[in-house]
Order: sequence, then structure tokens, then C-alpha cells
Amino acid sequence: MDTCAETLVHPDAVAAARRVVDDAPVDALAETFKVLGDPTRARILLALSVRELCVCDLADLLSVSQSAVSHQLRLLRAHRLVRFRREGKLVYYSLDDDHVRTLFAEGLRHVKEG
Amino acid sequence: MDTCAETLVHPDAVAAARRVVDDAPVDALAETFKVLGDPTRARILLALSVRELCVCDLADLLSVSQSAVSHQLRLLRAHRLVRFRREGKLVYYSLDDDHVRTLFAEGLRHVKEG
DNA sequence: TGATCACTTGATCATGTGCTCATATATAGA
DNA sequence: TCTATATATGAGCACATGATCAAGTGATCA
Repeated sequence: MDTCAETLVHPDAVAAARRVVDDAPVDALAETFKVLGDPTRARILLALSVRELCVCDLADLLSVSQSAVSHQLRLLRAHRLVRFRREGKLVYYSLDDDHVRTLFAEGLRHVKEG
Repeated sequence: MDTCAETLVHPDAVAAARRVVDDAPVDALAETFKVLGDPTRARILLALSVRELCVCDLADLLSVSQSAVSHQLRLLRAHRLVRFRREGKLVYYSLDDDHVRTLFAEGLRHVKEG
């Protein structure tokens, strides 16, 4: 790690920032964003924000193979972003968390203010 | 695309969801989240949420090579997430957008309610 | 101008990721 | 039980991505 000099330019500022960065669960946070950061998964979540949907309807509406959807749903499940319930042969998925709606709303705001 | 059947299970629901998904700038949204979804970039943004910092201090506080930081800052710049100003030999970066703080706060809320 | 420092950028490479294909599981109905 | 339908999952592969290394740019100062 080749720092600019032997001593920092702004030791106090760096110390304060380091405290904030080290205290926050950055890795978990980044991983959550990474999950949201894929077009297919984002579409899935956006669709589920309208209402719960079964896997095959999701696949159709996203024009993605059922297998691909299923793989992504598995990931979303692992991150507690969606829940599911079985009804006969169908499996219905829905958002597990209202934070997702808030995150999307805020993200859209950033995107739109070009 | 192998849909479950020739006809959808819930045509109306799918139509409504499709409208929402197609109307939103999903790709841009997902790309923004993807940018936030890397530990190094998340740390950079978190550090900058404390105060503006020069590149070498950022590199030091994150224990990442200065080149790596610079590459990531370039990306963050491209997505209008950080701004910079030159002061002599140093280049100071800061958050370009308050949405980032909001997004991080909401993301942390999701992560913490384990 | 030449040296040095702070930063940027291009090339390269190892790793990660998302899709497809094939196969497995689960449920319903004959 | 046998078949059909809906979903899940493992393997494999093409492509994206983040770090490093080396070289380039811009600014200060002797």
C-alpha cells in the first residue's frame, strides 16, 4: 500500500472517517446493494412490489427462463428480500421487507435527477 | 423461454406488474445499486459521508492501493456519486448527492434487522 | 528545467457471476 | 402408481469485474 507520504495529510479527518467505516457493517451493506444491483433481480423485486406472483408468471413477464428466475429467487431468499408460500403446484413470491420499496424509491430519485 | 403453460396463470396481475417494470428505468437503477454494491466503493462513500478527503488519505484509511482507489473513484464519478476539486497536488473528493446518505441509512436498517 | 509528489489510466489476470442445459423434487390428478 | 406440471438445483461456460503493475499526466518547487 503506497501511501502518499509517511504521514497522513489530514490525520484527524482520517481517524474520524476510519471510525465510521469500521463501525458500520459495510460488507453486509455492500452485499445487499450487490443483490439489488442486477437487472433481472431488480425487475423481479419491482414486479413483486406490485403484488405477489408465482414463478412462471414472473418468468413470462420478465422474458427470462424459469430456471434463471428460480436461481435469482434463491439468492433473494437467502438475503431475506423475498418470502414464498406454496399453493398446490404453484409457488408464490412476495417482498419480505418494506425497506426494499424505500430503497428503490430513493434509488429512482437519484437516477431521475440527471 | 419455457413458460409454465401457453396461457398465464394470472394475466391481469402480470400485465399490471409488466407495466410497472417496463415504465421504470430499471437498468439505470440496477447499475446504481451495483456501484454501491462493492465493499471498496461502499467504504469510500461511507468515509466521504464524514467529510471530503484526498485520494491518498482515502487509500490509507481503507488500506487499499492508491491506484485501486483511483479506479473506483473514476467509476463513482461516472455515476455522479462523488465530485472532486483540485488543490495544488491534492485532489479532494466528496459526496455529490444526498441520496447516497439516505440509501446507506435505509440499507443499514435492512441489514441490522436480522 | 528537472525532480518529486499526487493522482490517473491502460493492460493484464485471477476470480466472480448469470445464464443455459440437464436433472431432480414436489404436487395434483388419472 | 404413472404422468404431467411447476419449481428447484447442480454443472459448465462465456463474460464481467476488481486488483495489480507499469507508464503517463499535472502541479509544485528547487
